[in-house]
Amino acid sequence: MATAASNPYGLLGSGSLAHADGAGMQQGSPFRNPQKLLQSEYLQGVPGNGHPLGHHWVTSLSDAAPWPSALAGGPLEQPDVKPGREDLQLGALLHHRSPHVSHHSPHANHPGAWGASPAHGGSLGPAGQPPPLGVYPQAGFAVGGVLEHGGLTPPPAAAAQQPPPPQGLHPGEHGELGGHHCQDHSDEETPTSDELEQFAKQFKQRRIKLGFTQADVGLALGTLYGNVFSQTTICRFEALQLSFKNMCKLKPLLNKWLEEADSSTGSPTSIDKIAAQGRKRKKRTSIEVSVKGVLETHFLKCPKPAAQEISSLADSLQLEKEVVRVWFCNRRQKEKRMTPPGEQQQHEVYAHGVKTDSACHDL
DNA sequence: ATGCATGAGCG
DNA sequence: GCTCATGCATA
Repeated sequence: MATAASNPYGLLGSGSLAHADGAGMQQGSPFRNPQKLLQSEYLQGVPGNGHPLGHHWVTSLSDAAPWPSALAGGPLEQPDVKPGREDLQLGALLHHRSPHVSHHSPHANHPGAWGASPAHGGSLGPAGQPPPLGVYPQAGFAVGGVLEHGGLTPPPAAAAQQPPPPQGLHPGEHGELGGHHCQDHSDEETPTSDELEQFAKQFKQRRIKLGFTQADVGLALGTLYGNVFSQTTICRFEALQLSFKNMCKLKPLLNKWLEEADSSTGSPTSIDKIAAQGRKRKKRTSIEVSVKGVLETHFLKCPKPAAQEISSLADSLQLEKEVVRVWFCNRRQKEKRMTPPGEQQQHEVYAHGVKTDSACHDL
């Protein structure tokens, strides 16, 4: 057929690569922020023990994740660049893209997703921050009670703040009264959320100006650096809809691409389409709005229902259990993303009720 | 741009 | 089982 649009799994291989070396370890507790993961990566490279940094802005968190903002170690993950392919960079870079370079819209963007506005002083105060963030579920959760619900940990109170992402923790905030370090490099070290946001914005504009589509970029990355990404991922990157860690991982790649792209404007093009075969994927289930509403309601009450609850829910909604389970997983993931869907504007955001992480039962 | 899905790694 | 990264398929 003419659908030259689906060739999935062949590329998956490369995609997985990123995984392999990028996301080694992840979960530990349901609430570690994405940032924490970053730390994990650091740990990997720190044989001995890990606390590469000794600078905790957060008093004494048990193991608060120090934000990378200024961390420096920088072993940021390196995409495995395969030597040998660097030759084709130029060619690969310029695929054939649509010649329609329209205007770029400098429209605003998201207001405050994560680190958008640093001007304040604390990250998120468990009680004192009605942040306009309007967008930070994560923080709400973490602080809400998930972290320390019990009583075993004498919560350092504010310390509870997991490093909310990038929200506002700039390195310069805590201990940096007079001297601040320069963490402004946009291409090395762990970027701050603010930098990421800016980069994403800039990236998008340039990409558009150069006439590339998100898909073009994704493909180019694969050709150039060995890691193919889909339009979806590029899109999410631009929209800051990835986890902080993920953003950090992709940034260098995209940055390189950007450099190549605008330094070689007007070069030859070489198209290389890789075709893959297919494997079958479950047909996407379309959940009715009304049903979604029900799920939403449940999610608010209990974002992490037990298997049995999922079952009964699925049963009452007449959905497969797996579908419901996945729905919750995706829902949780969405909540974790920095740019929550919906209100990106300053809204009144209250933390969700305090709920014990594993104690939601309401049936 | 986003919803539902897959799969790897961890517990 | 979950989280997390990622993407096909779709609105």
